[in-house]
Amino acid sequence: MSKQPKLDKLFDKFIQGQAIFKDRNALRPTYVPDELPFREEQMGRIGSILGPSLRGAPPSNILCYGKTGTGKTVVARYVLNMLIEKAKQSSIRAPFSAFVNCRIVGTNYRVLRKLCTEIGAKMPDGSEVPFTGLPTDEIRSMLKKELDSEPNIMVVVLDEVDSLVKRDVNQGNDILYGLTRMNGELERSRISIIGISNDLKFKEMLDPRVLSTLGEEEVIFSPYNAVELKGILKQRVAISFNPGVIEDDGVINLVGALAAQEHGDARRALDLLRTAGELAERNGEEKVTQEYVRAAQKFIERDTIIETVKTLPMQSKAVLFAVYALADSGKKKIFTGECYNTYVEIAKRMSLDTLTQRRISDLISELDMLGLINTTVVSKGRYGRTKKIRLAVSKKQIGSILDEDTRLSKVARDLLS
DNA sequence: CCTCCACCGGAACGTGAGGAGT
DNA sequence: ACTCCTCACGTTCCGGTGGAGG
Repeated sequence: MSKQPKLDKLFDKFIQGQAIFKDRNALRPTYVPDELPFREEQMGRIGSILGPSLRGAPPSNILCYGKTGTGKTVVARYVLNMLIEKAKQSSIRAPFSAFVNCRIVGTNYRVLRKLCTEIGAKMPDGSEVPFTGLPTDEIRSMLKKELDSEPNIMVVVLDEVDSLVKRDVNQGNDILYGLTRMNGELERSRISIIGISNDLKFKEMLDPRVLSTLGEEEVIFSPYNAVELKGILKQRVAISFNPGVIEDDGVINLVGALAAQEHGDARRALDLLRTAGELAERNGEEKVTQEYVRAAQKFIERDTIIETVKTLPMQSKAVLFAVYALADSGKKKIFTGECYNTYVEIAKRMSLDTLTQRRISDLISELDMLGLINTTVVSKGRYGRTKKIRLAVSKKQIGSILDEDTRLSKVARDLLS
């Protein structure tokens, strides 16, 4: 048994408890810490807007803007939690609150249903609101009735509202319009909305009627800079890791620097830190070193590549495979024409429909946008104008991923030999 | 300087699947 | 059960174009 000292040691660690992590949940995106550094301004703004609800006055609607990982969601959660707690402490009637992620809860009905369950609205016969089956109007009036049974204030946080409008401009606007208009139909109660958007151009897509009510107040979340990221990381490290696991500032600085490159995305930084910790843990280490941070970055990168390739439609996979096959055969410069010919060959062997070159041209552009390949339009003079294509990720990676697809790997064996 | 290749990329249209409304 | 819409995915058609070679 002593032949495996490393494994032995590793299991010991588990017996003793967590070697690396004290509380790894503190690094997850849903975690709301006790303090939110560098967002005092935004918290203050939102707090002062929501404040009147403690006196029973309806707060204005708010729109929060900012890129991913700038703390919009946490701040909203945090302020709302505080507000409700404060109300309870002072034995004031606490406002209702609902937190809706619009990317997941994407239809009018589902949003309304979520609000109903949040305030405990029931069907006339006392049963829960069903997942489906009711006319949207009915669930809407149920919500109104329940809400209006007493003078209530309800704060609705619509996280990632932009996805609502992006998915369906009309329907998205309808949902928002329906919610904002509801105030006019309520006798005693009021709804106020906090919209959270990653997309700064979101406003342009909104119906002006919706925008005028929804965007009464705006709060901007700027990206964290490297110094701020470092502060956040320090705070979370203290909660999530055991003392001494991350001893020097080098690790934190590196994580901060890497994340700052990604437009100051704090979520990314915490993710990186957690992955680094997990990798170290798996290796039975006691400390997280900079090497683990680098490894974690590669790991995450690889992970997202695998994910995107896996979820690609078959036709796109075939195109990507064509590029890969050409690159693998030692070609330095790949042009659309060759790529298309190879694609046709692959599609035939896989008994896929063979799409036109026009369509493939679009698929190539899509792969470019996903970052799997790079393309540039070049002119070869006499020999026409075309796109020069090359793989944006290592051949090895793509190869091993595509091999996992049984349909492709068969073709690959024939074609590449 | 002009030509003309080999493709780019916009526009309009066809089709089938899936939802909403009635 | 029915129609009507919308959407994603493709196709057809076509005007546009940077620059090597004449």
